[in-house]
Amino acid sequence: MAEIMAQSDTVDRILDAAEELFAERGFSETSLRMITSKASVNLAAVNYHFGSKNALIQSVFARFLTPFSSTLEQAFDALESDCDGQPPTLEQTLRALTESAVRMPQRNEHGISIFMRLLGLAYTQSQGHLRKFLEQEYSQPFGRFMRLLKEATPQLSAVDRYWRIQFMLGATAFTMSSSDALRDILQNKLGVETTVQEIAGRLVPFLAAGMQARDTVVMPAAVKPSVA
Amino acid sequence: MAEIMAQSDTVDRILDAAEELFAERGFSETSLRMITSKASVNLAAVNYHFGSKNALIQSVFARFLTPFSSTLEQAFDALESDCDGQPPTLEQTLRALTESAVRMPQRNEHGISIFMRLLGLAYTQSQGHLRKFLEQEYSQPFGRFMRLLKEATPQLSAVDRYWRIQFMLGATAFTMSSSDALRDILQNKLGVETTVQEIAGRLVPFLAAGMQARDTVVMPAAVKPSVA
DNA sequence: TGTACATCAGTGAACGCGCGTTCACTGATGTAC
DNA sequence: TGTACATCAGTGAACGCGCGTTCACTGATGTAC
Repeated sequence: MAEIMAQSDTVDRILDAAEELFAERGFSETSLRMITSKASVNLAAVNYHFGSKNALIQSVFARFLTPFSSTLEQAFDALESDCDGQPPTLEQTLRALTESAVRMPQRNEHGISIFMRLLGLAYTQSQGHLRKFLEQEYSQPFGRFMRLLKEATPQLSAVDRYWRIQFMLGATAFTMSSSDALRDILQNKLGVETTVQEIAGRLVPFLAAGMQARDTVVMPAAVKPSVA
Repeated sequence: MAEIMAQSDTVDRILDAAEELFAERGFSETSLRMITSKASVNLAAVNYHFGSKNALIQSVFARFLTPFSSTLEQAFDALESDCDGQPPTLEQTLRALTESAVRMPQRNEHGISIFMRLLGLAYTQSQGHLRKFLEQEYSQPFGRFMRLLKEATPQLSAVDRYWRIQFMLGATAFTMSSSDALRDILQNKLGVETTVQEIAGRLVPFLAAGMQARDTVVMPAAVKPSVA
């Protein structure tokens, strides 16, 4: 299997170029010809080393998700042993997640932005093969994160928690998937520099407050309420 | 100009099919051949009536955004005259927005889902022409909404408000853009039926709480803090 | 009222293009005997 | 040590395909005189 053998320079160059272009433009809007010419590599090399474009997409994710998920597991281990017995708070859990992301060894200065943007795209673009791949490969840290969220919000009903987790995911994935553009706008309009770390720092209190909002679901007036 | 003349049946059939397919699969993943065959219409009819695929995408948005933005303006008018003088609260503003969306006359039962999902995609897929079009055509209600948000959160700094608005947008666009899928999952896992109205009802308190969270930005430990 | 012409919605077939993928091939390196 | 063969990374060119778009055309309807 070419993709698990000792890395040739070509393989890494392809992964670097693909990662950057996917983050910039999305998956189906990025062609193999763009990738291979950015990587200064023969067009056929992608199929030679990865087998297909879809497999390349998965490899791009695997390259940063595999180390990330083990970093994350360690952070969760540390968190749970610190709290010995009682469950970590919501803020602690969220912060373990964002700090694991931020602390990851980065290939370059844009590492985290690209990482975040790819995660956002993965959720947002309808790449069936990718969703399946991620669910198969990274179900363990994901499930553990969900369990911690559940223990940190015992006051919520299962349905409330489900929706609010979606809201959190949405705010995170969306913000991160366009964080470069948003940072640029902010710099132009308000003359403020922003780091990904700061964005994460702003996001956590927003999410924690939303997650723990007092529930005041009121049906809109014009709609007949469905019996819960 | 074909696109503003009395509607032929063909034009509506194309718009209906395009709307549904775009919502299902995204813009670049939907071909004109899919649209025209779903609409039972000749392939060349799209370019005949709309001029190009991009113009069709914009027309799909215009068809629901134009009535929506006038509904929304009316809702804001009513809100501001109710509050005479003092600014509406954050919850009131958000609810005016969601209720305007929910109350829109719908072409069919999935109307709102499609509407929401398209809005999510518009933000999420990198369609430069679409962003420009929306900014040009609907800058007024958007700007008014932003002004109301600002007046409802005078305690926030401009930078905080900016980011939290992004978080709100993200949670909303993301959730709505996949709301059908999320509803299905919820029904299968917990056996619960959900309407778009209920999702909106759950989203508003989450957003309001997040928007008004006490600010506790703390830099992650491993990173040198940038002087604000 | 009848004829000539203009307008317009809609059509069928083709266009050129960029796409992901394939394939026969090269040339360097390693291995067996 | 020398020769024959196998393995492998990488290449250049082509493949078939689906794409958005174009174009000459049809046929129905409206308008002028």
